[in-house]
Amino acid sequence: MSNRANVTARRLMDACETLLCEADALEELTARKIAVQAQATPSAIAYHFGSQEELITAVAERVYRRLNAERLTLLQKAVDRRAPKPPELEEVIAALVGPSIRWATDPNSSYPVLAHFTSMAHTHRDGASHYRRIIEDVEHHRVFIPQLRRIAPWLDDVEIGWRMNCALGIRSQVTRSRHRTELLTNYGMDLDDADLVIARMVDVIAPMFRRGC
Amino acid sequence: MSNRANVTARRLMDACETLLCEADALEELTARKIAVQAQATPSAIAYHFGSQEELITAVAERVYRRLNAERLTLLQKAVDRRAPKPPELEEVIAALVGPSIRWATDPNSSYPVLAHFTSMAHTHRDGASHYRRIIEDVEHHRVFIPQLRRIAPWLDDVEIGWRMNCALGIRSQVTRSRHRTELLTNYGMDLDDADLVIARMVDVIAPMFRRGC
DNA sequence: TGTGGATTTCGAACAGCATTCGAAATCCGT
DNA sequence: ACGGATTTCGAATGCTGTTCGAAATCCACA
Repeated sequence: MSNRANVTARRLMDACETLLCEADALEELTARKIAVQAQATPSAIAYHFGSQEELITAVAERVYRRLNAERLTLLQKAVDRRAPKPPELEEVIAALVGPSIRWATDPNSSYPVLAHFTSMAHTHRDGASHYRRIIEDVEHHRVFIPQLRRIAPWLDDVEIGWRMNCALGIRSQVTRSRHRTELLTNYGMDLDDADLVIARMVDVIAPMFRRGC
Repeated sequence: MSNRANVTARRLMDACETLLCEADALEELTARKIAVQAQATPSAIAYHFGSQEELITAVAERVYRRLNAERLTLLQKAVDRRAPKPPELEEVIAALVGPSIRWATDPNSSYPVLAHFTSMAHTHRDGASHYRRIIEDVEHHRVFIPQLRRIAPWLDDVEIGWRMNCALGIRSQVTRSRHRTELLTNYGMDLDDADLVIARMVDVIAPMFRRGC
């Protein structure tokens, strides 16, 4: 693999990411449009990635890694701040949901890539299920479990995991069903105010990990 | 519109529903397959529904109505049981999430239709957004709000709506991200046991509507 | 600096898709 | 039994992602 290959592959990924961010729906993204934007031909996609699907997967993985890193950094900060005591529950939850909320409200972020990617995984069937591995990537979420156990030692791993799963559900509801959220709250919350939304989410999620609820 | 038209249109809808339930991914569903299954031609879809998209939308709406009816029946029962006192919080929540959970675990239900439909709404762009109206259908969820307000009168409509939105997020997480749920709980919960899952969800959601949490 | 093999790019061709449209067939009130 | 409206059909259209062999480019080595 020479130098030229790398630059084309990256150009294709950049073009794909840009178009994914601009697109309202996945069907707007065609191999030919990606190729034009990247100053290449559709064949280049097949050559470098095997298929358009795998190109999108690669792009999503790249974006996903950035988001994960942000989450883990926040978690680490929360842990360090109180070490050796357990971290603040509120901070851990904010680390879990904050980056997604912030990305989703930031018009310049690449969050649409992830939104489109998850929907692609549901429409396109892939036996090997490349993306299942990414969408349902639970590995990097696991690091939250031991910290939450320190905070709520009376809950076992299953209980912690179940509550985290619920928290993730709330997270994706707010990020992916924005309009529904607006309607249900009667437009009474400013969903563009990320900090406010995060605080509200913490209000709801934190009690799950407190005693006596 | 004669009699023949009705039977063909319904045959197309039935075929579409059947195939949607059997399909693992939306891309497996083609206009030709629907036509064959319904003993018709692809043109019939365009004639009766305008497009394949609108056919799927019609089918989804039909299924969605059945699910909604089930929800509302359960809510009514919960209300009647305690009338004129406010209904039991647990029963209201079970009415909100129960039917979806039960459908999602029942292999003979038409739940896959709804799963595929929501993903279609994200991939296909439609200016008029026929399906937004269905997916984000919040109207029939609104009837839960006054009941929840009776149970938690110290919460205003915005607070109630926000918590309901969170509950819906948990609901769709469990129904749509089954594998992720399995992984996070370390396979420690029997997700095929609908009643158990519903009870666990009530455990998590109910405190949102209780004082002092 | 020139050459040969590997790497990368390209463009034409292919199969599949949803949809369109005019003609044929069918229905149904008269 | 007729005739207008409704419904069905089949071929054609333009789009899609992908394939493939040939052309072009690169790069190590002489």
